[in-house]
Amino acid sequence: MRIGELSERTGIPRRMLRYYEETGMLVPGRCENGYRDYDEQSADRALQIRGLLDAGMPTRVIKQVLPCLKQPGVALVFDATPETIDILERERDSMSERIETLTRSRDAISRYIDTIRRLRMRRPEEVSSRA
Amino acid sequence: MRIGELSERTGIPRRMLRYYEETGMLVPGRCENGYRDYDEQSADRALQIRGLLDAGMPTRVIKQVLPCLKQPGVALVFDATPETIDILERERDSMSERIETLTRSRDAISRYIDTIRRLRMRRPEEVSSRA
DNA sequence: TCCGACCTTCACATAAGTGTGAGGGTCAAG
DNA sequence: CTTGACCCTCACACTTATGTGAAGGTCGGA
Repeated sequence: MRIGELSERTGIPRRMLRYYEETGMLVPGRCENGYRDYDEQSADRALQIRGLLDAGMPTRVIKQVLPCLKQPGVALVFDATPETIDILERERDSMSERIETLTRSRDAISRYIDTIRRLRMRRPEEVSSRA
Repeated sequence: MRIGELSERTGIPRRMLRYYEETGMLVPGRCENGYRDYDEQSADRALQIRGLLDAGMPTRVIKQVLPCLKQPGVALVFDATPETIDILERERDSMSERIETLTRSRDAISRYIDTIRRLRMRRPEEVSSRA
């Protein structure tokens, strides 16, 4: 498929898809006329990239990490040098930290929202109620 | 405590602590002579900010979200307009998405590492073993 | 008193991710 | 053959989070 369709399917702007190619994260094939030609998997892959970027992971790291994420057929293990494994382990750990931080904060927000909700139900007159 | 001590305790550069103030995320008191004066809680708060920034949350949002995170005494509920709650809910949901994406990716990386490890143990001769 | 280790503000610089648009090619449908 | 909807590359601009350094104030100890 061409870039426009992928963009529509994923909601990711064309500009960004080109950027993903520029950084080597998602490199499509090319048609005769020079148009980018994305395969079916590209949609998943693009969304994965989007999610990781949103989670603060830099493109450089995403490029390192992406090969692990296309699970079907781990035939690509051959290029795993000890350093690569080190990098992956460090990245896994830093991701765990992020997950913990995010989870703690999210849960705190949830509790906060619940508290407000409960207060509002019990003493509506004390709360701005122009909902 | 002054900025230097907070910086040492948290590992966050002075420059960034000043930036946190500039953006309203962490505003210290001031001594007579103009020096910033941070209280004890500031260390936790600064680390929280750091974690959320690393997780890709923009300062604008962190500022919104931080009040929920100092749990002891939810006496600050008064300034929670319906819009604020909306924002918080959206933020909570987007954090959940991030957590899911990160978790999926991290688990995939873990599996990948495990696979490599297992292969290396069983057929050491096929693997570059200059460890 | 003066030095060194702090602190201040201001400002310029950079990298990453993203927006926007110019100038131009491709191609199918009218 | 022209028009419209795609696509291309290139390039400039913006924001956010950061680094770095200049010019100068504060203050405790030799």
